[in-house]
Amino acid sequence: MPELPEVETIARGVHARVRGDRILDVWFSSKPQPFKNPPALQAKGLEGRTILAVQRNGKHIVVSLGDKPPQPSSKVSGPEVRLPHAVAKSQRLAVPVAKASRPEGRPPHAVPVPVEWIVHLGMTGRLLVTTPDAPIAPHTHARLTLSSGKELRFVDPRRFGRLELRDLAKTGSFVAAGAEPLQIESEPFAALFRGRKLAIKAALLNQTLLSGVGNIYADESLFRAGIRPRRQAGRLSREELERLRLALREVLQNAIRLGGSSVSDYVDANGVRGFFQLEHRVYQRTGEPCLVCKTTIKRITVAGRSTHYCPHCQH
DNA sequence: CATTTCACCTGGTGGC
DNA sequence: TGCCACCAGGTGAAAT
Repeated sequence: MPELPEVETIARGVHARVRGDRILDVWFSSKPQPFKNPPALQAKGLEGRTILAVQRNGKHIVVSLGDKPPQPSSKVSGPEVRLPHAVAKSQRLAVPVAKASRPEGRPPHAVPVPVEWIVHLGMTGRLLVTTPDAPIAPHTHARLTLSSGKELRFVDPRRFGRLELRDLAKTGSFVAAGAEPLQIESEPFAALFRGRKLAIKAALLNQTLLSGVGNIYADESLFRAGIRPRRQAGRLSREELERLRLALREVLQNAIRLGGSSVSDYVDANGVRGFFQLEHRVYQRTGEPCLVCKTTIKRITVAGRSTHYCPHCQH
């Protein structure tokens, strides 16, 4: 379901509502599908931590978590760390992350954090902030009880989504493989496609080249750039590639402003639909007239995905 | 190595 | 109403 603008919208919404919250309790479903490392391990790693920030990286949601306070009820422990100190420390740490103005993209974390919880929504995943008494939607796979009384829930009918807890001492901070489409400059963008024989649409969907572009925004940016989806990536002129880069940036920025595209059931962290589907010019408009030239929009298959374009406007 | 295809899942829609 | 084929925002493993 969600591409860069939808994931950005969700990450911003979750960040605004749970930043600074402590995770008191974690419940996971017994389905193995969405868990990249064992759910018991993830639950143990999450419980007790403070949420410092929620950010998008490619199509991934990165939840940065602070240190755990010492367990009060465990065995007799040394007096090294007292609870008030630990609380004060993590709250102090939360400030620079929270205050750092974060437009789009991937700023490095302001402070090192011990673990990150990575949420990938797959095709049908949702990340929702609710009250505890909100009805549990079918296919709810995770419920995090928070100290403010809210719940953070992960719902995913098809289970293509993934949840992963990363220990930063072992793995380092999560960084998506591909370049950020909103940040990349002209020359590095052109270099991504040089010498490549695959269709430009397939290249746009390849997350190791660019991270965050999916089926909707690939089609919409190619239409706005006037480029046919089956053109060989390596044969596009420098001018065409620059048009594509700017069209892609424009379309993603506008989609973020409108809260993403709700094609069927996408909603943000508050359960609110987006509006960019009203701006789609080719995606899922097969058989309808082009909004520019009235030519009938065609549907073909590229890279195994349904692909929509205007035969007159795109060359 | 680069590229393509397919399986992974559930649910909705439209035809018969 | 039921059954079936087909479609869906993604992605990584297997095949070519």
